[in-house]
Amino acid sequence: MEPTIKQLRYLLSVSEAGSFRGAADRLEIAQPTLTAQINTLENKLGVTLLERSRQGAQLTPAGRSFVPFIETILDQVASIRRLADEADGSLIGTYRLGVPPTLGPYFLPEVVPTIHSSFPDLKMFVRENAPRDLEVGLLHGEYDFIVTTLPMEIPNLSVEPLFNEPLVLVCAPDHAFAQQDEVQPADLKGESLLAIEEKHRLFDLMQTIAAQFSARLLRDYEGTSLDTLRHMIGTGLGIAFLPALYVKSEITSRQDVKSMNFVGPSFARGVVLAWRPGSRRAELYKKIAEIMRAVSRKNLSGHVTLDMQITGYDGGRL
Amino acid sequence: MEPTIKQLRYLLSVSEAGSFRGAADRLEIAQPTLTAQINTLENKLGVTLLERSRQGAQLTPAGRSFVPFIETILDQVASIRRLADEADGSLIGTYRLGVPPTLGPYFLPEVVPTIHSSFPDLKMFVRENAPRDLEVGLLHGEYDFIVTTLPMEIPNLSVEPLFNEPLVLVCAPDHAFAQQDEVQPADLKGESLLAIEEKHRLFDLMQTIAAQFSARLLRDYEGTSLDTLRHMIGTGLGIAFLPALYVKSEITSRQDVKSMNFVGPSFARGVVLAWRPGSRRAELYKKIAEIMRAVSRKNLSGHVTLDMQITGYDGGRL
DNA sequence: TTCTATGATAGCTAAATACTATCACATAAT
DNA sequence: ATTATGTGATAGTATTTAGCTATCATAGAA
Repeated sequence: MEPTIKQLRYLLSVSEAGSFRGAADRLEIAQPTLTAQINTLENKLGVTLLERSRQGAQLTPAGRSFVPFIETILDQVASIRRLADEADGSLIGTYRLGVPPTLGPYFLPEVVPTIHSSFPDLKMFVRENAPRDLEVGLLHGEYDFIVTTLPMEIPNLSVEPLFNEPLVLVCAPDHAFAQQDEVQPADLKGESLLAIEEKHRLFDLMQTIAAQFSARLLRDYEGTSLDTLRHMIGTGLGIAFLPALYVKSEITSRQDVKSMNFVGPSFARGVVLAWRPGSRRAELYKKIAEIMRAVSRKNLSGHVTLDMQITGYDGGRL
Repeated sequence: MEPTIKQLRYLLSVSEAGSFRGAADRLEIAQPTLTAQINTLENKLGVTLLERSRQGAQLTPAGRSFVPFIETILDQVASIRRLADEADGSLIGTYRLGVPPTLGPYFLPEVVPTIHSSFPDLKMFVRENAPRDLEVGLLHGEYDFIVTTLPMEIPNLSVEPLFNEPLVLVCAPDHAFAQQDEVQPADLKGESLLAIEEKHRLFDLMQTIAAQFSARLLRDYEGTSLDTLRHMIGTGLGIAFLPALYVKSEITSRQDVKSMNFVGPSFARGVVLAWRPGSRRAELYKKIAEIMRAVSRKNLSGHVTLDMQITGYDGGRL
């Protein structure tokens, strides 16, 4: 029992034309059709909207009250039509990208300019979250695609591999390690090892490293962010293995912390681009992943490796 | 090929419910109906609006772009519904009243308060125009009802008589007439008689008076308004017969012009309320006319007379 | 008096909207 | 591994709506 857009348009057309026949001509419908539709609209609203005479028709005072609403509706409908027309062959809408805070700020600035060059019309809205929250959010429609780390917890998402990002040993300048050219695995035994909060998947890797080399994982001093970890390292609370892109961006140029050449097995986290299997934009996301790999290969080859293959959501486990 | 309000409402409902079945339940329609309507909407716009999966559905980035427009449309539709509901049994809308500038400002202030007491919900928008333009405009829908003077030029309008408004002789204080207690018709012979612009029906009456008493109608000094006439009278350019309500309002309390007791035949213009015969508000206008007569009888009886009967658009010719 | 223009009504058809029944598929529960 | 449950989609059908033509009643113009 609500009006239709056609009925509203018909009413305004009668008002403008000054008669049913004149309006019917403009609308390219038969005059009895117009009469019927206006009558139906008046019945739906329970208000007489037009005053009819042999000289034609015009809006009643009540009818005029509806005009601003009707004009707004028709204007918004025209906007929808225009937007739909513009959408043809273009990337309409704002795409929501989720990234881990331990990676996004140190990686996206490297690749976003190239993505924008390739897709000038693409609008992205970036939001950070822990990897498992990213994956759950992707599933629930909070993101359109995400950069996340392996191993993923949500199965059956579509995945494109990006790179492996090693972890780099970092200590204070006055730490014993800092006077050495390199650090041996045996050197880690008994060392205090700092780690990020447990909700970050990176924590798992840091815990694995601590266990493997019998270092003491300090649980009372978990960093809420990589920067917080850096500050704690600098004050001599302990040492830590930090992601290579973070080290490149925030450690290398500093005096209060030092990255070390750890001579031992390499630990790295796999980084992938993921989206929902049902997404109609799979090709777009694949292309974005290609760009991310290409830029990483060109600009970040000393910091990440790109030789991994993904065969399932468990893929990439080191 | 444009969207319907129902389809737009269906789309938002799926977005909010997170699934077709959930939305169908809320909308109280069958799920296949919803699926079909969304598919039709997507075909009309040529844009994929929803991403479907077994976990449910959510808007695509493109789909999200349409949401502000759709929300505005649905909000305006709700406003139309509310306005329609409020219209039940009330005087919805703004009624446009047309009045002659030689009468409206001196008459409406007398009656509008009483009209508002009787119809608190009535909104009137008053606009001035020359009588023949008022009548043409009424026919063309520019006014809903008008106060106009006789004789009317447009036939077959619905008319309610208000009153007869005499013309009163006015001259400068230093005019010879001002020293007399009364002015005889013979005194007018050869006198310079000022008149308002020809487009006002009042001009016709002023011309008739000049002819009947052999006064000289000054055509080079036509006043564009009654106030302009008053100024010219005050500077001694000539004398004039002015409407009684104007004289009451603007002459009686002044020192620079004087109204005279003209001992001769009375000249008056008939004043009526008119509206289109097809108007659905005839009863309202009749009641307004009754109020205007009652207020005139009570407050203006020394200035206008109310004994006239209208039998046609020529009625009231004196 | 006749012609022309107005809005309204009647009867009919095509298109749109809505239904039920059922399908294919994927995930959860057993 | 099997069964149950939930998802969106399809097929066939019924109902409603929108549109048509033909014609009406009425009023004003010619």
